[in-house]
Amino acid sequence: MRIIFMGTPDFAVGSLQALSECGQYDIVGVVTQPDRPKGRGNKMLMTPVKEYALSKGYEVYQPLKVKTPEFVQTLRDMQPDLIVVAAFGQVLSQEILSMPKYGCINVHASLLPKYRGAAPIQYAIIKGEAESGVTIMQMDIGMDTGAMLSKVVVPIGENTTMGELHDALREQGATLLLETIAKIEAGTVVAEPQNNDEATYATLLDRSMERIDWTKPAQEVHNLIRGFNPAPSTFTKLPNGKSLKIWGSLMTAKKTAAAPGTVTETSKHSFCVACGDGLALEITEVQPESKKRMPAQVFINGRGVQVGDVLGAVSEQ
RNA sequence: CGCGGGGUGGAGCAGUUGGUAGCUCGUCGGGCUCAUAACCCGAAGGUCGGUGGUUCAAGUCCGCCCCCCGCAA
Repeated sequence: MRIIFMGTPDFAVGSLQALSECGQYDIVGVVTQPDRPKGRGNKMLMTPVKEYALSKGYEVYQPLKVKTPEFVQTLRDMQPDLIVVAAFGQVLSQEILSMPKYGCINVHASLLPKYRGAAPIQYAIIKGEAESGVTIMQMDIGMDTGAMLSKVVVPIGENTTMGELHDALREQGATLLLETIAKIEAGTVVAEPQNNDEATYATLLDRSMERIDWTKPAQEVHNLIRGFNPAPSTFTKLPNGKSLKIWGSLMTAKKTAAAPGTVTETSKHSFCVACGDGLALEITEVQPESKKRMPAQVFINGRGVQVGDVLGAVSEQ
């Protein structure tokens, strides 16, 4: 079977790697987002998918838009039987969707129809879900609206982070992809339409979401912290106006009357911050500006914070 | 040449107008205690990222280099 793979971030590499290593398919092309200047110094960085594809010697294509007539022709010339899409970042046109014999399938990191869209992994945790998973669907013209071909469920623990869930879904999704393609080839796959009434959307993450709002309930703050770890990460403001990334937290049963954002106690291992619902959230790992991430206890050894400090205040600096 | 912040005993930090280095934690030894991650006493451990220079004297001033990080994209 001739397969074109389209994907961009590390999550997609899991699927591409599975296709590559199973050795049963002819990967005739890999399509990924164009290199963009990134990071300090604005150096050009290639996408994780490109990096992997190059290491395997695959043909890599990086169109600004896959929908242009020129690129559609390029795809057509590759004569794909199937196009596999995983976190690609571009929308396909009907022309492309109907090109391969088996159409286009998408590896999506949620249990559809919940969390359609760009950031399903983060949202599942931010919303406090007890489980998520991967759904593979037959793509149609809508945003993650295609009929579902297969699913795998992955539990989310109390303190599961986005990174942990991501890695689990990446592996499970890759396995599921191989199983699903096998069924497609065998003609035994069953397409189940999504119930649009149950659909929810994981919209693009907004920068402003990264700033912790201590007036929210402790559970919500905790979900945000773990849902954004390790990317894009959350932060709050120290009394001196500098920002402090919050990498880890734990729920506690400690009640407090202190104003939201107030440091209610510092202990040997961590410190606690008052949240909007009167519960104190224990902060276990942080990262000051210019520093590497460190356990909260280590942070306290140095400058740290003291009981009574108020975090998150909007300061002028 | 996008903006900016850092590199000081194992870790996190302080170090004033330049005069051979302090704090918290950890480590080791001892003590207290039914016990302890708690407390008390004591000890070990640093060529202050590298390099060149200014100076009687530099962690502290100047030049260059290496490494790390935040922001913006």
